[in-house]
Amino acid sequence: MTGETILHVDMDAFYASVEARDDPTLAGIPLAVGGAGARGVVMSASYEARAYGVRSAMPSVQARRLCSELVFVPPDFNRYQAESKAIREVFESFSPLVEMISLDEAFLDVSGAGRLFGSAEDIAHRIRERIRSDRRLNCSVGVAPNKFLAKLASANAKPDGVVVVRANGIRAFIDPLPVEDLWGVGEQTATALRRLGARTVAELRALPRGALAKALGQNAAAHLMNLAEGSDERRVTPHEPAKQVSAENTFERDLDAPEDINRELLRLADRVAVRLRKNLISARTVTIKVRFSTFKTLTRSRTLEEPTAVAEKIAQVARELFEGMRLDRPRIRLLGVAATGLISGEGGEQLRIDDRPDPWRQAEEALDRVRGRFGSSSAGRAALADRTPVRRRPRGR
DNA sequence: TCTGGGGTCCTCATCCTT
DNA sequence: TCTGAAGGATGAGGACCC
Repeated sequence: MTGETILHVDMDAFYASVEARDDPTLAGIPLAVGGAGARGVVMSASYEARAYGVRSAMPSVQARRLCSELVFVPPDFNRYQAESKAIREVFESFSPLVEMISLDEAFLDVSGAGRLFGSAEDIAHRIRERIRSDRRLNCSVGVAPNKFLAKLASANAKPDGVVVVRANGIRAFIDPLPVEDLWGVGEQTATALRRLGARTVAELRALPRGALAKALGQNAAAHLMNLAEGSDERRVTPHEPAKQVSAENTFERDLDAPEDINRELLRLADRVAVRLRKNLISARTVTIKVRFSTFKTLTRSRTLEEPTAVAEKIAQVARELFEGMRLDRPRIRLLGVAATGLISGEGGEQLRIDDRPDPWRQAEEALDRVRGRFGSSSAGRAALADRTPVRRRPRGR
């Protein structure tokens, strides 16, 4: 098969569709998945909700203003992850070259699948049929000669369709699109481009390269020019290992008490460490993120001598980083903990110099086993027991 | 107007090593 | 021994994506 052999499959309103499928009382109504509280945002909206102007990433307060009967459901990422895995298996039955780029999107290279399944366009239709019959969900598929064009094509195929961009129709397809449709162009870059007089892809391509490089930097300018010409050399690469594991939480009410802050840092470190151990990796660098009530956000990080997957150790570094910021009566809206510099294997603190196992590690692994057997809420750290709970974003409707 | 959570990638500054 | 350039590692911040 030659030419248009890259597929981009995008699930339609993924989280909302999974919720509506699994609970028929939610089907056919304006539905939003996300936090319903004062600081929540919409993560996914059903097409019935979108008819009112509700969009993902929109503050929940605003969404409710647009649609008073909007029903909110809290997200359940474990279920979405399981669904994503099932969908990936459908993709992999058509091609081994599947690159999941999020829970609900994937690129497929079907250049070797023609003999078995027909043209790329045929495969796109077959995938949609399989997803609908096996998973009872809808998706849209873009078919094109490269990833960038396939992604644009799937966006044009929404909802529930297939769009093919042929090699001889690339310019006609991309020229009228707004620059915001290009991969990597967000609000800031779009504003810079508008200042240069480019609102569409065709106008962007006509810009002098020097002016573009001056406004955006050499690399970004070269990247955008490539896309504006419809070219994209990136290959479909299955199974890229994660480079970061992070957890963060926005509080319903700003934090200021040191004991609350320390407890939340431990809670976040615990979430990160559980995932590190589950994936048999450890981290060399710990980063904290602090967002104040003003929305100003700071990060601080430190690289450790030994990689770790122990919550207690990550939390200790997080606390030290926080104390090092020397904040005077901070009002904290969000705290985050991230682990980077990931290496496979759980080395580091597993054995100490004197060869005695780390007691914290042993305790946390014991917790992992209990949680694995009886559920994630079956056991926890005493320090996180809800004596004086920090009010977190409500998980209910 | 009000801005979640989990990520990737890039730039720039600084420090250290060669 | 001192100095400067080059380059890698690290840290911080920001833009962007879904």
